[in-house]
Amino acid sequence: MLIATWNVNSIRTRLDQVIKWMEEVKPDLLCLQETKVDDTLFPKEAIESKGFQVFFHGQKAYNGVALISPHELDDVRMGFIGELPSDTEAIRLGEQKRVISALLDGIRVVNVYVPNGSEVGSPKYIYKLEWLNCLNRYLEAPRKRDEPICLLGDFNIALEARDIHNPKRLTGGIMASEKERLGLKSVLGENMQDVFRVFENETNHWSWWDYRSGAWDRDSGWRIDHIYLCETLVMQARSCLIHKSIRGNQKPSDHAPVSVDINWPPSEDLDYVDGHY
DNA sequence: ATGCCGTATTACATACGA
Repeated sequence: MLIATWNVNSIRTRLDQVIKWMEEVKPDLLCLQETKVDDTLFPKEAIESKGFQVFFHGQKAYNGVALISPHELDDVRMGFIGELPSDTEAIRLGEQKRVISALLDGIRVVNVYVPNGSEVGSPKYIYKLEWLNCLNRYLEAPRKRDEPICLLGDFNIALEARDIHNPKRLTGGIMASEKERLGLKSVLGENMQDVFRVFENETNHWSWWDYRSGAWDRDSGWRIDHIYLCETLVMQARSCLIHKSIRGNQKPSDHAPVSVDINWPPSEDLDYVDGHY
């Protein structure tokens, strides 16, 4: 089972690259962020004509998330109020289209685009912390249903120094502040693990390179696109890859795709090594 | 090194991203 995440920074601009990547890599599910288009204008037919299912939850100009799969997806849920009681907070934080989830072969895949946060202490930063708190509440529902959870997307947070090209300069700032990190850790709890770190301990693995300042040419990036797996799934993980070469495309997104290969449904023939099969 | 990039918008300059 191959599940992937990719912040495409506009689905309409990146449509050909997305279809090409689906056909070459053949993921069972691709989760997109920053589709940047209202649902009425989403390029649904172009994707369906290639033999894929597509579900989207978007808005004009900003944000927007989508799911693309060659398989049937079950129980697709859009936004926070797909899972949360429709209280004032869930409605307010659901105005920006940043969450979509579905069941894929029994796995609850939750695709998120965490707010950017602008600047530490700014109103957008407060919003980011509130949003993470709401995500935490949101995840209680699939947990209560005992669904194995795969939480993935663009988190706009680097949890550790090794996830930043220049930790001395950037730690404490936006995407690397204590409150953001605590907010995300609280969402993850004891059970969810960053599957990339199951297989790779070194720094210099990035998923986002700023368009500005020649960040790609200097390989100055951040690892802010993550795949978190519950204990049941992480035990079956075979590999987790950052598809770095995609950032070198003509007219690239500023993010590269990240994928995880999971032995799912689990087979019995794997050796248990180092905390995973 | 808060930006010189890229995307979107009742666009031809501005907001936003991270």
